[in-house]
Amino acid sequence: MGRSPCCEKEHTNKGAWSREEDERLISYIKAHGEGCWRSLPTAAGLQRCGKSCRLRWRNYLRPDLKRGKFTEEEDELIINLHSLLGNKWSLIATQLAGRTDNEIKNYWNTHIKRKLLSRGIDPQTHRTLNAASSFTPHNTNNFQLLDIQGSPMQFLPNNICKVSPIINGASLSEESNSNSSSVVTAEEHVSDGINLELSIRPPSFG
DNA sequence: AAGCACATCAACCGCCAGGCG
DNA sequence: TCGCCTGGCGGTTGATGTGCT
Repeated sequence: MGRSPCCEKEHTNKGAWSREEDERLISYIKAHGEGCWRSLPTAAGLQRCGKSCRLRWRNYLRPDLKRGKFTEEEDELIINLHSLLGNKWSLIATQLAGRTDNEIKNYWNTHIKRKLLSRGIDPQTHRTLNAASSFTPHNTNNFQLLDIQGSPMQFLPNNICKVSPIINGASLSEESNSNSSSVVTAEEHVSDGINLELSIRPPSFG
């Protein structure tokens, strides 16, 4: 007795999506919105499971996707965010407008890992390979911690704070929509084994 | 030109968390 | 409170493309 399948596998297509399938999915979502992914394939006349439809839409068909090569700034942003968040690809993706978690994950595994290794940096720990004990986060000066209103550094209840990366001196959250912020907890960092010895300190009140 | 190795990335799988009855 | 259902996530796979010999 295993898990119940997410859909009737014997009646669903797998593998690459055809142009016709893409068009069906796009036109359905344009007309009805995303709604319930489980029932969407039947309603849209697709022989795919809901998960597959969701993935296809989120990663490739959404109109707001950027596609194309990652810029050097995006590279550095991903590295910085990864040093803070670890393999939280969906969180990282919220900071890169038009990029998907899957795209960033692939890019990390194929490009950035090698890039960091060539710099002598361990991609997982972000520590220098020959001096594992000395943690030196990348470009810490490119980050500031903002509260939910965007004010510099204010700890919230339960040690929650908002991490907002900065590119060329401008907060990214100014350029992107309200979904661009991410919330992380100090506890999450510790559980991920990420050293929190960043230049982060609560503001001195009074 | 053919064969091989490596790189890339779309898609799948299984697990988990949250919502809801 | 419990169990089911669904959406979402991260890890992994495999098909395809590209470069090298």
